Amino acid sequence: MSGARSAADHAGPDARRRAILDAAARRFAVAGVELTSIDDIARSLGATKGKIYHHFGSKGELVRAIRLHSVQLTHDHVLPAYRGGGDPATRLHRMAAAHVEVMMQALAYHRVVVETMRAHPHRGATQVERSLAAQTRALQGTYEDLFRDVIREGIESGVFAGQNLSIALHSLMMLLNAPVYWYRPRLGERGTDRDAIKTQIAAMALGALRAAPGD
Amino acid sequence: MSGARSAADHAGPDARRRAILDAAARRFAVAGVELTSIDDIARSLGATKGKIYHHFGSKGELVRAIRLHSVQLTHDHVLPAYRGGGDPATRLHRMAAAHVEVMMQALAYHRVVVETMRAHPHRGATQVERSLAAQTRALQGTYEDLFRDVIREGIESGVFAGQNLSIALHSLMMLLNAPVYWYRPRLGERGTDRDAIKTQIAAMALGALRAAPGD
Amino acid sequence: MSGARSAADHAGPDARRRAILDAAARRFAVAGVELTSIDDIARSLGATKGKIYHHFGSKGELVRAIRLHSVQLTHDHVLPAYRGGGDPATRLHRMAAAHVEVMMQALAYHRVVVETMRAHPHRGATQVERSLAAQTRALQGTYEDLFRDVIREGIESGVFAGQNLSIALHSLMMLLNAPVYWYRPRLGERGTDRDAIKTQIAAMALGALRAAPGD
Amino acid sequence: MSGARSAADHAGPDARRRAILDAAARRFAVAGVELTSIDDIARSLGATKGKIYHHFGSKGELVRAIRLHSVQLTHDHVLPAYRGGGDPATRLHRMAAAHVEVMMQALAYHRVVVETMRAHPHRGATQVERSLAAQTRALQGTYEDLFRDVIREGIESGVFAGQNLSIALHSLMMLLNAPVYWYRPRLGERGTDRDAIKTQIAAMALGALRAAPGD
DNA sequence: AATGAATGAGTCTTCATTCAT
DNA sequence: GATGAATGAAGACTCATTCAT
Repeated sequence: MSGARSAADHAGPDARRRAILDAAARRFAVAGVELTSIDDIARSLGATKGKIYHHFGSKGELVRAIRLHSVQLTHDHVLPAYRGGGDPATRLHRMAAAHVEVMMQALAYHRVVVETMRAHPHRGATQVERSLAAQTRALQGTYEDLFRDVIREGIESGVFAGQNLSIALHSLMMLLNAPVYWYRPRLGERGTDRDAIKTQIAAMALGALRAAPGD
Repeated sequence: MSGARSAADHAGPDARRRAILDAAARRFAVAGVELTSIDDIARSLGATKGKIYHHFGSKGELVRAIRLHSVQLTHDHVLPAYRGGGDPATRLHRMAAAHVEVMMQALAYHRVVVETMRAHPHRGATQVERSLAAQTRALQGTYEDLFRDVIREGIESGVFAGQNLSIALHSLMMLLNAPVYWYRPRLGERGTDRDAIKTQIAAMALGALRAAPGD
Repeated sequence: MSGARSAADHAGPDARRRAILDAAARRFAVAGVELTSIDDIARSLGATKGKIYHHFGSKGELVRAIRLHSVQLTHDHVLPAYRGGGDPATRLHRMAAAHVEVMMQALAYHRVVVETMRAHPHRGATQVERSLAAQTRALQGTYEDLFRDVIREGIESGVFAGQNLSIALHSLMMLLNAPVYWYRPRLGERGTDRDAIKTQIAAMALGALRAAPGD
Repeated sequence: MSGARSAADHAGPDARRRAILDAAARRFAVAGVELTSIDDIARSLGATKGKIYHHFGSKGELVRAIRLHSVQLTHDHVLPAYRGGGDPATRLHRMAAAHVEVMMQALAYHRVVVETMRAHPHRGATQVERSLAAQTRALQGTYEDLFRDVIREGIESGVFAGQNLSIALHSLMMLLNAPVYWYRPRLGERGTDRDAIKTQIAAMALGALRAAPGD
């Protein structure tokens, strides 16, 4: 195992960083961030922790890089649906489906995100860590604004029920994130199962927004 | 500091256990389970570690007792709405509102639950810990069955859209749990804000179940 | 203190392990296993806990490694006398002398053995600990069989008195181990004192086996 | 179990002290002194530790009281054989047999003695503990002198081989203590087994002393 | 670029002991 | 006499991090 070199080792520093990030996300997702040691990650890479510290300054940096990557993936995957035309309901349906889809695609990364949603001591974070966190926060804001926009537009046009925008947004995001908590890909499956999941959840999302509080 | 005795100290061992559990839940909710040391909890009680270990065998036992308490609270609070009459939509609306309500009431306890949703190594758990976990699992199952029942009934009677029951249940629970992640009581507020939140989320829940996947 | 490196540090990992084992045996022998903390051992090495834990997984592993080493030393030192020819009395005399000799040579290791003769909870032992214990048990069995063989042969040939073999073996081992309890090398001495001790005890061992119970 | 009161509770403080001492010796013998907590002992008495601390000032006092009791028992049991007439060989045989006998009778107490043979930090001992230790040391000295006397007499009269008295005494005591390490009473047995053991070991003791070092 | 060794701060946990009742 | 509660010191162990090679 040690001595063997994976494809990533021949593909430059970026690919190496990415391989480390993948391994870390996987371990974090399985065992939890706190219970995963740098040694665990190194072992799952067939290497020692020196390798990891060569590319990432700290465990916190690893976590924050995973978070940023998760948000980037999600944003990039959903943006086309936002930009595509159509009425608010149609756009939101497409965005929701895309969100659910990417949740299932990069499950490990998103698991880390939901696990580390709280608990971010700014104190003690390095410069790099703060920078990553700031980028993540900014992009996360941008991302949520996509949904906020469409919801607002839908409310204004009467497609969605009049309601508190903040509560609606929070609830929607949680509904769309739900698969991160329970979805576990089966060995045989790939396409159909995921399609059914994303279709149903997108429909539920639409239904949730259409309902009036005083219903 | 020592020598001072709080009200709980005069009310028997159960009240003392409960006071410890409350303090632990509060600290865990604020800083995260892993980042909270037993000493932190003791300090917030104006006592020392020993007091806690006198009543709970381990940190894991504390966490599991909090989880069980959370599920019990929730179950007890929602059961009347399940038992009350009405068509499936009405009952589910009441159940959802009750669930959201109890989330906000015992916020700290539920925060611990969602944080520790994963990562429960059966290995290394003590007998007491396993017993608490088993009770929690059982009651959690019973609780979810309440919702499952009503959803199924609603689907059969045509009030809810035909859909995958499991996905619907998972999504619904996540939607109802959402406030645990973002709700933070403001000092002035109490009644109206919470009412608005639970009403809106309950409405969204209903809307989500009414929507057909092929919509 | 840090920065200084002893000879062992230049001689590879085995020598380093051995240096730690020596230090541990010495501390254990002086103060007792339970009263010796890992920090004590580290301090006597001019290092910190971490060094020890880098090479040994736990305190129990340290103890068991010392036990195994002790038995190996003893077995290796006595085996030639067993294999050498002669009548049972002669062989047993040589074996006894060799045993007493090695007791005094590696006093610290053997002290640990006699102290930890009992009290080995299998429960809670790590895999490595169990493996070390199993090896020790096996080698200890092999070792005692050397004596058992010679005693039996001696009884059969009439050189030794007819007696219960098990009691005889137990008693003999205890007699030969006795110096571990009371022997304490004096600074000036080396050769003659030890010779006298081993000669006298070997003679007593022979005498003990020759005596008939009904004498 | 709790609430029940044993016979000892009705028989005055001495009997109560003795019951505690018995329980402590038993627990210490089974699990080792360090691994036995005061709570363990209390539990085996069907009481709580308050009871123990009512009668003994500390755990160390408990251990030292057990040691003293062990030596007293042994001394009292062997003294008649010392005082009884006969040639040195006869007396020593009787003394040895008596010693082995009492070892098996009060096994738990003697186990504690051999376990705590070392490791007696004078520092930190209370007044009572030091007093108990001093009495034990004195009585132990007196006791060993009984054997020393007889051995010397035997050597002078030519019954025993000329040899180093100190080595002989040490070795003899160890030989006679051996059953403490390995003897474990079987449920059915009592008389015959023990008789065989004490007879054989006494014979071996005699044989050991008769043998000349230059043999 | 990567490794093995070492550090040291931080945590859980145990348990002898004290004390109010 | 005895109990339950609480204390606090001590110790094993983990693990992120640093560093020489």
